[in-house]
Amino acid sequence: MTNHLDRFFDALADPTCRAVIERLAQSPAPVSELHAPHDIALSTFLKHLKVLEESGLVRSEKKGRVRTVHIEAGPLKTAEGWLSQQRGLWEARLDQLEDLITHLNKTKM
Amino acid sequence: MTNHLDRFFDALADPTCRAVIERLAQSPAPVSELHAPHDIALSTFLKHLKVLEESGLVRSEKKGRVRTVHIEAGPLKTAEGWLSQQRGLWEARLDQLEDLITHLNKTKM
DNA sequence: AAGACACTTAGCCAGATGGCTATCTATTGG
DNA sequence: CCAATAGATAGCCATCTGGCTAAGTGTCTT
Repeated sequence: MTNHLDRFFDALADPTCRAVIERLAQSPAPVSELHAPHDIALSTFLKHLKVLEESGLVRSEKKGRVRTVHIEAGPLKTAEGWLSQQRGLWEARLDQLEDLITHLNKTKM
Repeated sequence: MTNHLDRFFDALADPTCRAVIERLAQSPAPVSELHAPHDIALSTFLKHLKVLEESGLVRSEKKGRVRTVHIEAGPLKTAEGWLSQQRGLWEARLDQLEDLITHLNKTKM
């Protein structure tokens, strides 16, 4: 089982891909519009899009000669969930430590 | 400006690094203990650790011959925040669409 | 003082990644 | 039906990545 998180985070690590996600968070858009603000060849841009789509963060349909791309909220939630969980564990532990120290101080007095 | 998110997500994209984070969410640990469960050379493992540390997701101090590594909650929160924001925008938009459709249906009847 | 331990550094290699140009296919507007 | 548009595909590079072995440094433990 190749973890999905691998591909999610891998896609998100690329600034171009993140910019696409940010744009798509506003509304779906055709490939050419997504490409416009990026100063790279279309073919290069398509590779990024492919990575995004294969990661599942994004989906697209072609109608006529236009391919329209839209965000997929589920995977974003998955990635967010993982982060939240790790941070939660760590912060809970810090709180425990703090409590322990407070307790020790009280006892000492 | 090289975005910090680049390095956060890049680190998190590697399963080895994610496993380290998961371990460190429980408690800080020395390098050798972090390395133990991974079936790769120590030198290779150290490269991953370096990526993690340069990303800021993790910090470490050396005392005697042991280097102890611990998680840094702030960056995790940053990454989580970015994801949450994008997802929020997208979901808000879906809700608006839904409302619009509901409204149109009502009007039609 | 010697050996074990816990890293650390250097250097090699194969494959993945991100960029390019050039060429191709399929739709659509006039 | 022709030209322009929108995207797809192929192939070439340079660099980055993740793996290895081998050898080095500094710190215990006995």
